[in-house]
Amino acid sequence: MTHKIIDRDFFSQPTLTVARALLGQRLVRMVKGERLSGVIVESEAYFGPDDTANHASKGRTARTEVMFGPPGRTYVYLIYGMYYMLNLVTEPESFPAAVLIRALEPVEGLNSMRRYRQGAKPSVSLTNGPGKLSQALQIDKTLHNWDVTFGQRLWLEQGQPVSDSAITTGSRVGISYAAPKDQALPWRFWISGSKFVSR
DNA sequence: TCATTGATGCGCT
DNA sequence: GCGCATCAATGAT
Repeated sequence: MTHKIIDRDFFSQPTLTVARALLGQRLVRMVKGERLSGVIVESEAYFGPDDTANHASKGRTARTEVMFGPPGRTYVYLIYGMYYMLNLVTEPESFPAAVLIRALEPVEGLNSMRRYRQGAKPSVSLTNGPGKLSQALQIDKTLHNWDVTFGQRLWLEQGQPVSDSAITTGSRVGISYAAPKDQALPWRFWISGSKFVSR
């Protein structure tokens, strides 16, 4: 059974729409000929130059350049010297926005994920956080600015739609540096009751 | 609660 | 250029 690869039109929708719509979709990573995949269960939106939680709010730099580019590309960066964060760029060119993938329900390649996530035993802890899922799926700087609509190395496939009534919203995590009004925005989304969301 | 870890960006020479 | 504070997190304690 084949799944449709999610195309650029999907990422061209408004950022908050994309952040919601990503829940239930499958993130697929090909490593050494093996499919590693999981269903997205948690996301966060980072929207525009006025969102002080958005890295791009401080202006256009080498690091944030990709967010000013076309939708459907990855923004991957290193945080705390050891963890990679995977974001998917949204909105038309020159408007900086992206959605952070925060957690997956692992589906394919769990044994390999366990190997890449040295020390993680229960499968619930393989991908229940943005740093963890990057480790499990071997996502690093080499996948920065990658077009996920090609269907190679890293892409998304259509999964089961998740209705709005099955989605919970909340404030975003780890943005204490942002303005209070931005910290309070309900721009974090997760599938209600999923065991695989971050803690 | 705390140590880890290195790229990034800012403020200065 | 150079030094320094900061960080879309995690795991151990």
